[in-house]
Amino acid sequence: MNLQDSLSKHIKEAVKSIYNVELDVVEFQSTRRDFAGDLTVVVFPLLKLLKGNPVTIGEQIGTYLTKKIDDVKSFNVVKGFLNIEIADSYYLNVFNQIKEDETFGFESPKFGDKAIMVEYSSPNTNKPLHLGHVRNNLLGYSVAEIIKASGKKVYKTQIINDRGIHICKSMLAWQRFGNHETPESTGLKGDKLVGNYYVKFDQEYKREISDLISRGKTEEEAKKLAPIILAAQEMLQKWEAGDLKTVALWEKMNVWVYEGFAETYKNLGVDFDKLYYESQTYLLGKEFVAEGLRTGVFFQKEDGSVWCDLTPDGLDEKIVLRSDGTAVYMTQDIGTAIQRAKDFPDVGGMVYTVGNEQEYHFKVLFLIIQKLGFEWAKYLYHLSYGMVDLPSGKMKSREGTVVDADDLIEEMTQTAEQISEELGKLEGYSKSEKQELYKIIGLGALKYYILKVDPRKRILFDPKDSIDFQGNTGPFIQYTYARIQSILRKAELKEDVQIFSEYVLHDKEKELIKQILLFPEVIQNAAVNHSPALIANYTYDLVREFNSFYQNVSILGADSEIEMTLRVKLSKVVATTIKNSLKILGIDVPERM
RNA sequence: GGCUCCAUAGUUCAAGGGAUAGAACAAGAGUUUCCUAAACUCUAGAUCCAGGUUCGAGUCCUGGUGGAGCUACCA
Repeated sequence: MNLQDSLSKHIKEAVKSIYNVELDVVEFQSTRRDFAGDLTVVVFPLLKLLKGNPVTIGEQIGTYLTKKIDDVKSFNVVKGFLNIEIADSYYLNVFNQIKEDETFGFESPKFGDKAIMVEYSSPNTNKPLHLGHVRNNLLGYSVAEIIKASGKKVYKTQIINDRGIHICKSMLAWQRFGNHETPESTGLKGDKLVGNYYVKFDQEYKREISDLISRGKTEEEAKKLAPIILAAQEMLQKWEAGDLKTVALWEKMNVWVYEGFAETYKNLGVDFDKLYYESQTYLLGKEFVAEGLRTGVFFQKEDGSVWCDLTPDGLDEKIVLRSDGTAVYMTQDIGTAIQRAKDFPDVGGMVYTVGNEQEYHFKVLFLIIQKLGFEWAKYLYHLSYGMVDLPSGKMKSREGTVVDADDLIEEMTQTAEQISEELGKLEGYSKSEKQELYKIIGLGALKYYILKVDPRKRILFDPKDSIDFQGNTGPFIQYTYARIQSILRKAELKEDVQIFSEYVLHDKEKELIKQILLFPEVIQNAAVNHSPALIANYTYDLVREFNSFYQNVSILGADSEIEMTLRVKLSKVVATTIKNSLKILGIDVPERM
């Protein structure tokens, strides 16, 4: 039984014996730094059940605990706060247990047999990935890893939006203006090449529109009548009809794009267990609409379109099938979700990493799936995140005002190099070793910068000065890890000294142990809240704690053998925790920097 | 118009209804015979406004103000 459970049990006993009242739960929080003690019980909530003065109650419980539990050294009551001080021997014992555990806190025992499917990325295939995708990828990947660490099986997936008018636009522009360029002939990444033609399409489209307007059409008419958009629509129809030439072109260009994406994913360090393609799923869902129509979940209007009435749930009516019988976005999403549940029978919940502009869509989707009677519908979650803004305003891919993912990664790597060079670190390393390190640092900065922010909030991303290598940043944390590695290289520990029960902990040592012991709970919290930011910020706290420890106490030159052993081991556990923590954020850690 | 989200030091971020709202950057002042100074220590600085619920509100509720998003037989 762990200490909190034991405390909780005894507090209940105390209250039972003194007041004859049964308590359901007792909640603890760690004691604020400026007060003596380790764990705090807030007495105020108990006042509803027990009549009396909070200070007296606190003192009675405290006295009882001190008598019954050896690990409780003493207590104090400030106003309604019962601060419990835990004996050093308790921390030393726990530390002894975890000090060789490479996965402490980050590998919960598996519970339940239900897996979670996490969808993220899901790009369109007509243009390269940009900064918005980067946030999506980092969040999705990290949340998947967090859920995994919390003890659940996870499938990472994405649906690649490989069909539709957008890719036809690129295809058409390539046919018209492309002179049969290929990634090989141009040296461009495939997704970049295809993206360029998407921009070219839009330029041509705009030119035709203004042309038509100058000849007397309204803007609305012009948008519909421009020859190039008509051609794109025709191409889409050909694709849907299975026209061989069109499909061949589509396949050729998609392959280019996939190769480009693969490179970006590799650089970002994200991966997937299962891919879905919209071209294979866009027809799904209709059968469930038909089914829902029979069971009364949906209704049909006179023109033949099918709707779901969500007004009883405070939402609107939502279309699920067009009057011509074709599917809409919602239809596909219903079909795809159900397909996934079929493909992976152990999946008991799904997480969709999609921008917050689609909140309404997912609210409706989840509600409809619930109405269709799937029991896993309760465990659908929209991991919604805010936009990434630039100082110059909103990103628009058509206008080319985006930050390209590959360029960004490259830029970050170069910034890392520049700063490292200025500091004159890394003398005597080979060029490739240095390059590797710059990438770890640059990407660490980027990933940490994005993940430390609450997903719901918008990020204002200034590529120039928003990335800092000091303070609450990835490189700061990486640096701390590297320094600990240096200690470990230099430490010459004799035999493992299995002490420690007589040892009196230094304040800084105790704080560090307390920080480390928090992590199992942090992981569980982060998994429940789908929040990498929680982990990032706790890790940063640990690092600051360590840095202060490092500067203020001597490690290798400690006063006694036992002190040094403890401090070196403690450093090692901190390093392990940092490494595990960054790992689930998708951030690598350098041995030296 | 309706609905949803956001608002905390000059700036970027924290704070499971709990104690004196934490950090970092920027500003100012210190610390290198010693384990990596990309560090540490100290100083100054904030909850958009008005009500309410509560022993206790940055957090919950109501109403404002400001910003963003959604409100398609597009995806």
